[in-house]
Amino acid sequence: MQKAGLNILYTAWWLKTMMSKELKEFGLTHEQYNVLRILKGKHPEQMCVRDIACRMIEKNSNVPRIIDRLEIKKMVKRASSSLDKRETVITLTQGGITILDASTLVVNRLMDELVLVNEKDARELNQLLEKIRLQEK
Amino acid sequence: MQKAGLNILYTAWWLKTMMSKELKEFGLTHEQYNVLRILKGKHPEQMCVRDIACRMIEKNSNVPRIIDRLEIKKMVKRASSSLDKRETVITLTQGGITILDASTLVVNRLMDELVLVNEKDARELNQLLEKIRLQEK
DNA sequence: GCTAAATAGATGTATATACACGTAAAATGT
DNA sequence: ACATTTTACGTGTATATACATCTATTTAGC
Repeated sequence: MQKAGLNILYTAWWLKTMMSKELKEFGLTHEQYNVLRILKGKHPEQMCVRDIACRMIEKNSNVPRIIDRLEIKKMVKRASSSLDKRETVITLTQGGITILDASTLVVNRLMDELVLVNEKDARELNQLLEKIRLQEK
Repeated sequence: MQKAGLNILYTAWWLKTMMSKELKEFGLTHEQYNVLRILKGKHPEQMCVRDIACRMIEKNSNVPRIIDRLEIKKMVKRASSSLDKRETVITLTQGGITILDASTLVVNRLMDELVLVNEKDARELNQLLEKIRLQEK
């Protein structure tokens, strides 16, 4: 059914919009928030740009430029790697962690409120979505 | 479950990317294609910008600028309404219809291939997604 | 009828997406 | 060791998103 495709697109837009509204309060965009969360996952280890990029939901995001903006806001730091001079390693700053933690509370609460449904429904939904993406070629 | 939220976002990104790849062959972006489809729905009647905007999936799309690009490619025509001089009415051109029909064939085939699953699964998926969006406030 | 408010759409700005390309460093083949 | 290829990242461009603002109308209040 075509309707299912539209439904997925529309629900995703809606989720993203709701999240962005909450994040605005913290001066973050959706994608900036994603980068911070990815960095937090490895913290206090550093990550190179490529590692961040391949963990993004939107695989074509231009990570260097998202990092530009996070750097201006002093939420992350850039340094070139000594092991491989091509790499730029990124570290969360304390300020970044503080903002991230505060915004994560709000975002998680929102997600739980929205994508509520019960455990069984969630499992079913995940199965269906994964079944669709199995078509991946 | 948070996972369900991420799953929806990721699946939507994936669907959009697959569609965009097909549309590129016709020189269309995803959103330009959406505008053409909306216009086709009323054709040969005209539509004003506002009517198009409220039918878009991504509600914050900047429709006048998407129309700018379609106009350059001569797929639509702009004219100011005589009833309400504030309104700009948009019409599909024959060229627009030709491109749209050709691309729709390809897109529909893709959608059927991807969002395959069977009728029952599709109905279930739609129900779950709509259940989520019921949270809409 | 005239002023105030609302509406339609164009336009400007910051950020993001999609993708091409450039540069420097690293890895590989011989 | 040197030339070729690959990789990591930055940068440029076109388009889109999100949102604010401007202009020209139209509508509503009085």
